[in-house]
Amino acid sequence: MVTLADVARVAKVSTMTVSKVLRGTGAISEKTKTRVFEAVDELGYVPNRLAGSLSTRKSMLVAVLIPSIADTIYAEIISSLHSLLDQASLSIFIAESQMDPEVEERQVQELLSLRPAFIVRSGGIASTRRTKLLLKRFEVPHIQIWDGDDPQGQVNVGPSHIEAGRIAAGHFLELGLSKVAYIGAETQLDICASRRMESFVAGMTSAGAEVSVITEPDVPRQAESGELLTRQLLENGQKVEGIFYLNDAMAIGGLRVLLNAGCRVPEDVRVLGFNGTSREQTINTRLTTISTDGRRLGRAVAESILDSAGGKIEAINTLCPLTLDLGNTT
Amino acid sequence: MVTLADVARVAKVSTMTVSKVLRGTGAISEKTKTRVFEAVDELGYVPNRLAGSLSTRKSMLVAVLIPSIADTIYAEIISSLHSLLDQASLSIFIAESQMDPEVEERQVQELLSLRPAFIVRSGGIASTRRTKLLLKRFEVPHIQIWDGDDPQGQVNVGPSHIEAGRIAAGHFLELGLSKVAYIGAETQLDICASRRMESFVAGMTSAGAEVSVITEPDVPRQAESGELLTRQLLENGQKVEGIFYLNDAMAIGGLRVLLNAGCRVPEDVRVLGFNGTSREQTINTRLTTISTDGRRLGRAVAESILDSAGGKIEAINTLCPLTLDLGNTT
DNA sequence: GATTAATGTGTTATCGATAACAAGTTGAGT
DNA sequence: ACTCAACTTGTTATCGATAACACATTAATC
Repeated sequence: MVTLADVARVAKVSTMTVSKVLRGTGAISEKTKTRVFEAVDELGYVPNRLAGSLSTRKSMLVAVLIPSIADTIYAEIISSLHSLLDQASLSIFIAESQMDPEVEERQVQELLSLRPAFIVRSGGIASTRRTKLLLKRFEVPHIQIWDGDDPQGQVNVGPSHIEAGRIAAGHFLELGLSKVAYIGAETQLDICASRRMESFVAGMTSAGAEVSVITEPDVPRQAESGELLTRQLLENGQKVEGIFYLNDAMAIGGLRVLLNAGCRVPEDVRVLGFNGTSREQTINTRLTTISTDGRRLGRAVAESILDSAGGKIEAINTLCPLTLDLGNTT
Repeated sequence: MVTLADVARVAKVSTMTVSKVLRGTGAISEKTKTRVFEAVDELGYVPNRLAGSLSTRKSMLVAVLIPSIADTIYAEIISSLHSLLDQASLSIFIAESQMDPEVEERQVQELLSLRPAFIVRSGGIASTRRTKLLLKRFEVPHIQIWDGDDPQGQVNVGPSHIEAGRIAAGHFLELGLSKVAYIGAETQLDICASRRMESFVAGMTSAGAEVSVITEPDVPRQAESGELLTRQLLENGQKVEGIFYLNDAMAIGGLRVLLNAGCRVPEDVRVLGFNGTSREQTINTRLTTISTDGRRLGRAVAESILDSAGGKIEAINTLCPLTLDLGNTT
């Protein structure tokens, strides 16, 4: 493995000089500069950032902890975040908490063991006491995303799920619906989803409407679960005029079941999703959904990081806008 | 920041003893073990893996370089990879090459500067000479994914795109089509896609069928592009009986245009996608597609890594199976 | 030409861990 | 009591870089 010392030897200077040349610090004559660069080129030297970070006591690493990378909305956020941080030579490493507080605790430890300069973490999960303690003790600038309602972190970027629920209820009420349903998944763990649900229920009931809440503890937030729970709803014989789903994937599963059962959408039942991740995937039936712009969220996070001069980061709460995308299911 | 030395002081032992206790190496009496663990707990100590890696000259990092994290198929692969590597305390950090050889070169340098234990890189891109040189010089076990036809890496895991094209052609020929189209995007950069295209064209023409190839240099591989290019095809006045798209997203865009234009699918035109990423998203019209199992691919990669005793990795070429998922568009 | 101020380059200690080996302690066997 | 082995624990050097400062060299000023 080629090291600074090797480059120094070839360029016939000290390691310190090479270090300065490569980082552009200090005053170095043009002559030695070119000599160093030639040596670097000849040897194919790539600096060891592990060693560098150890020495400077600051890393170029940004830790990202989210429930699941496979979830489109998070993939969008990370992609957007990466493309901006890349310009500042900040590397991203990721971990999945799978919405499990225990898993999250372990992941936080793993992440902290790499001494990241920033930690971007999805809120909306009931973190363990130890997790919170660790995050506090390490004093790593902590950016919480996705949970706009709970500005715990030093920086918080995300949509308000309470507002999302309100938008959903407002929309259904405007359409004059009085008997609706919410279909979700593991409520106790996903605080954001339950906030949407509660705010939706509150909005509807306070206007005199009736809401049945259908959630199954351990179903994944996928189309299949949407199918399952919607089928359950239909079998119960309950007639509802509108269904608000936990996310788009479940709404699409639900739509499939409703259409197959001969329900006309939106004439008989209105369907509303959440996240806006179905935009490009649906064909002739365009799902109505409450959407957040993942790329924009990622950009806001990146900007906070890039603006933070020297590690200290200013605490702000950036509420990401929510949009009601009218498709043809309501 | 708490260090090993702090723990050692509190536990009244040497740093070496603490190190041994935490890594479970060497013989340590139960009494000191508990003393050390208590100190660790009291101080909230988390080992510094940067320092550890520097010392042992081996890192617990796996670098992943893919075209785009937002692309569902890669998100699936990474998610699956992560969940398995996590058990071995291997951390994943990612970079996007955006299918650009220059960007890729820069990213490879960034990644190598963290001295990863493994580098997982998407093939099917025309890497620069320097990129190849760097990868060779560093002797990091290199796992190439996605490009099953070109086993360059030490380990290669992915589907054969030549076979995918053959499957597409075979399917259309079986249906008796004689005038079809391929709709894609930036061909010169995405070698895998062009392999699919070429093999598809070869298969069709050798059976006497006629194929028009529609690709625009700089369009993104999204639904909108599928719409655009399909509209172009229709405006040309060409009558085709089947269209094979670069991926599912583009196929779905295409479907939208075809249905709106009054074409009956599949009666007038058959539509075939690639990747299987539309599985859960489509509603009543289920796209026929040639699919690869991203999670399975990720698992294969993880197994290679975990099996590799002590860093050396055995060179194998794992061809991932392709499945023709019959929907109702053919 | 001597003094001062830039400018350019090198020395030494350190970051937080681990490798390799050294040394102290304990107990069994004789 | 003494030796040897097994078991525990500690010392020193090192990984690859950088910080902080020290020392040369050159140029500028009077």
